[in-house]
Amino acid sequence: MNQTGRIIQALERAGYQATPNRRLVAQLVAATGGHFTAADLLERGRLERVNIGRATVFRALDLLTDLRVVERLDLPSGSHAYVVCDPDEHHHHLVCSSCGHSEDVADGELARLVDEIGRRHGYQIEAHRLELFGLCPACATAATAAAGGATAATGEETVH
Amino acid sequence: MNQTGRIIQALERAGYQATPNRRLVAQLVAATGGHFTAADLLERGRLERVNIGRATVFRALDLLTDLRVVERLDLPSGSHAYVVCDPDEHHHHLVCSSCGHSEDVADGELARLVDEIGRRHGYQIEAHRLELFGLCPACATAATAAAGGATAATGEETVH
DNA sequence: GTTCACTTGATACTCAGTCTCAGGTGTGGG
DNA sequence: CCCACACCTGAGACTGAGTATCAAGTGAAC
Ligand SMILES: [Zn+2]
Ligand SMILES: [Zn+2]
Ligand SMILES: [Zn+2]
Ligand SMILES: [Zn+2]
Repeated sequence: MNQTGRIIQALERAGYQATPNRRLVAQLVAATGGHFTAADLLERGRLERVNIGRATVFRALDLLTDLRVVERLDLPSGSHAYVVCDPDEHHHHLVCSSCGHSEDVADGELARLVDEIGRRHGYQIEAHRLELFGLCPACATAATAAAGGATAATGEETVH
Repeated sequence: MNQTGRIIQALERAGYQATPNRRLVAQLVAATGGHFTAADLLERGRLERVNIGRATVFRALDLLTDLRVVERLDLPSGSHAYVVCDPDEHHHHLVCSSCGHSEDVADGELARLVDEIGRRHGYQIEAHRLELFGLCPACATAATAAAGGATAATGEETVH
């Protein structure tokens, strides 16, 4: 099943109607490469000439967030964005600071580390969030190529 | 040196004037137990009958953030808050979800873990953020006592 | 004391997100 | 099939955080 389908299924399983609007949001969400905002979805909807209210998009994203089908990130800039993710397993996100692409990262040893920190400080830890930012392989390659071109090659790809 | 002094010193070392307004913000920040917002500071300033503009508080907090004397958190609720912290060493924050008290947590093994994740995914990691939420020892004790009182004791502290 | 860069406050503005409420829609029971 | 009712939706008002602007204030340095 494709991602759109998985999102819709999650809605139905939780007892929500899979209305045309919500299907549309699911589709828009599934079509994003990386992180996105409510405004992004609205804009893309507008481009495709579909009519959907702002409040409806926010409501759908709230639902999907509750269902853990999307998650809200806090970017280094301080602004918020959503990413689509796997609802079935606790994990964190690795986000490309250039293209916005995001991938899930297994919690792995972090759980143990978090536990230990809680014990050491006497805190009863309820939740944690880990966010990682950096260049994805594609963007890193592109950046290296650009830098190399500017300093060692003909420079034909750099502004003069 | 007290915390207010340390904050002011950080400003001066970075070449900023330690104006009365900035000293006031330093004082208000240092006086907070846990996390706070710009609005909190403004409100407390107002109560103490000092006059300071909203924009000035935001500007001062931006400065202090740049100097790493305070850090912006993203609370589980999605809203932002600031915490005062140690500018000299990379670390993360452990925040009480009941009283808002916050403490610094050494990065420790996390750096290694982050490294490994980067390598595994082929990302060139530039930044990471870890935030931990839970009950501080005091609040955990209080919560336990309250629960015990409601179920096992006279119940004189619970609403009837 | 004059000067000039830095700082400030008032105010207008933007933008994300929420609220409200009247109207629409889908679903399940009869 | 149709009704009733819960659910869903859109428009638009509203909130609150943060930013932008700009004229006026202030402080350090010569
Ligand atoms: Zn990328
Ligand atoms: Zn985790
Ligand atoms: Zn506490
Ligand atoms: Zn770290």
